[in-house]
Amino acid sequence: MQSQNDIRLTPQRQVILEELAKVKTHPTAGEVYDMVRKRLPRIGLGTVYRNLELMADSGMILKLEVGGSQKRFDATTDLHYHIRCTSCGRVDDIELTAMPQLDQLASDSSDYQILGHHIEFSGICETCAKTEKTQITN
Amino acid sequence: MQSQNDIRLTPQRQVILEELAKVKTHPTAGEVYDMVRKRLPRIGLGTVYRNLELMADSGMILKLEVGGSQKRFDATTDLHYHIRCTSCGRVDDIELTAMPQLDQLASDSSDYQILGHHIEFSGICETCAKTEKTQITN
DNA sequence: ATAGGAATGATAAACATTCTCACTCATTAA
DNA sequence: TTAATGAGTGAGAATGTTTATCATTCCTAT
Repeated sequence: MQSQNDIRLTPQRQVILEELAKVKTHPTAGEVYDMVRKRLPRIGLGTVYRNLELMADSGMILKLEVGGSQKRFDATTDLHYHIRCTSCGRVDDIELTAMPQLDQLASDSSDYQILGHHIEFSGICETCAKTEKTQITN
Repeated sequence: MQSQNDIRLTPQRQVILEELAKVKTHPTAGEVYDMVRKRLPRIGLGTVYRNLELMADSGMILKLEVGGSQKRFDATTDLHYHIRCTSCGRVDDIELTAMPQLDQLASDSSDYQILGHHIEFSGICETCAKTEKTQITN
């Protein structure tokens, strides 16, 4: 985990960054790969994984370790919270005032050296709510 | 996701439940498998996965979809929060008053149908803190 | 221009999890 | 008690995601 933004901005990295910044969703590495491949058809999946990881370590982007089987990435790095649809897995931002003071509380009651926190809500997104109504009647 | 506790308590399920209740850690499916196998050497890994999932769905246990690559399981089902060591992946409970009212706030500001929330702190556990000191000097 | 290191793309490997399916076990109805 | 039925299991295959390997290519600084 490096803390300086000292990584070289290769064409691949630049495109990954640009594509990630374009969307307000929180794409998985595979989804980023698909987005990037439209501009760089010969890029390797490994390059996408490697660079997303690298950029997250250097603080340029945020790696969301949310529930579900895949990690997701976010171009917005300031403290904010998320909600995940338990049905389709999509992740959205949630409008909720950040509570950085939680870290202090945690620090007081734990032997861990606190690095941060994340609040993840779970629920059913609008799309799935509609779909599920149909499914239940099947 | 079924809400009734109507699953049959087979020997396998009973042992899984007992072993899970024994520990205060939050073992992964593989760790539960190792624990259970000492008492039921012929149990299959699939059976452990299947039943952990089933018991989580029926509300008997809690499935923790925390960061990291593996799901973890918890015999304590009431609302409480966790802290995960980013170095070794271990997960501990954290003493912090539950905030069920967050669900209402989230509900007000989101189109999702809220099911719940989880707060996950990240940090370095005591053990790793000591080890890292050594590692850094290497 | 050239050496040396960093980055890439292709592929293999690793890892966690889910699926499949034949077989076994429990339960119920005859 | 036995036969039928369905649920549960164990073994292994399959899947999906992520990481590792490695030869090649690209930068960068002499």
